[in-house]
Amino acid sequence: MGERRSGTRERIQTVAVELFAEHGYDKTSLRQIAERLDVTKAALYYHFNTKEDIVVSLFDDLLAGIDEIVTWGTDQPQTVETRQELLRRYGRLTRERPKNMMRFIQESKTTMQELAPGEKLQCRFRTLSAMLHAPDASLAEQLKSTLALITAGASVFMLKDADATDDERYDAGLELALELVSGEPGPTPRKTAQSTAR
Amino acid sequence: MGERRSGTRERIQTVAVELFAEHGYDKTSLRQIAERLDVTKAALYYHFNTKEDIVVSLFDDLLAGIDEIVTWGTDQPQTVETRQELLRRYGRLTRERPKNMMRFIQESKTTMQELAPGEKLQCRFRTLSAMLHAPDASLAEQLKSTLALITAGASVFMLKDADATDDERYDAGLELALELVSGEPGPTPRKTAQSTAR
DNA sequence: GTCTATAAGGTGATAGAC
DNA sequence: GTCTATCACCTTATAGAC
Repeated sequence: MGERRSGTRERIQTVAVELFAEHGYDKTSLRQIAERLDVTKAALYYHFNTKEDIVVSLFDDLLAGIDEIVTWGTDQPQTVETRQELLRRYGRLTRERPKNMMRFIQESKTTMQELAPGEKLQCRFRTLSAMLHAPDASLAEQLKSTLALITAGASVFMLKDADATDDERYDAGLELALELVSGEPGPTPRKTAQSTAR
Repeated sequence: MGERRSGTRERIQTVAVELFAEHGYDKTSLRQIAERLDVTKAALYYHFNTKEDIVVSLFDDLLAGIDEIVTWGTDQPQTVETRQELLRRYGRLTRERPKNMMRFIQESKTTMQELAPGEKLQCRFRTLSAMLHAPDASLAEQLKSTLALITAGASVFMLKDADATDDERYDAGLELALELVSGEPGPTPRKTAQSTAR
């Protein structure tokens, strides 16, 4: 909406998400961001009031996209098809973002928890995850939903040492995600885990 | 191995892993650790030479346990049963550690990557993951292996908002993990994800 | 929009007394 | 084993010139 400046703001966001994903939010200083952009720290403060504002701007973007998906899903019948479509839309959403955005989010949960919109994001993840199973679902099904969401959004870098293109990684993740919410009983593992309590 | 001091070293480790899991490694200062133990920062330096040494001591402990599992698995036939037993042993290993240890590791990958033994740990994870599928496995199977490992070790806090005991969470995770490496074709999702390349 | 200069504060770490 | 006191360093953030 109306971004016709020199584009420095966007360049800051791009560089920031790269560094955040690589070194984490805390270990990335404004000095590093500024240096990579070949400007001074002070210049960053013209575009963002605080360091936190940078990461917030990144989250807000994703947040809006997820909200849209949740809103769509709320009006749909609670079927396997709806759930699979939710995963497809979520996968597409993550794929449209800068490549390291999801990696940053997935691998920096502790950082996110302490940021206001990060908490909001995690809340949406829970909402979305809950939409992938029945309200009275078993623990196993709840777990499958959570894994499906992670897989749909993060398979690209979960398979990063595999010999494949990003598209192939993405497709493999989405396919597994769809399978996880398909509600099939699975191979019914023959009496496996008895509670090895401690 | 001969830990008959006042136990302060162990108390430091316990408190540290709690704080690291909650706020992340970087955002946890030695001051915070010292305050919760009711000692001064300087006292910590008697037990650990650096802040990094604290986290390293935690990693090393896990590392030894994983090495043991890998060694065992190397001598076994590459069957589904072996893979399931690998997951059971890995699950048991994570369960024996302080409760927040796996959460810390899972949610602070970026921190780990920059620490020497953290990198070693991630290397073992890759090794273990590779032992859960055939050398020529498809992308889908590789992804299932990775997810199985994550599920076996982290289901307890992935389901933390579910209404269940930790034992139940753990069992659900292990069961799903076993299922993921059982090699069944799954519900063969009817032509789902076509490459939505960008 | 970007700069220089600087403030204010927290950090990991060390020296040396007890 | 733990303390007080202190160090050098780096951080986020601001003020004001250009």
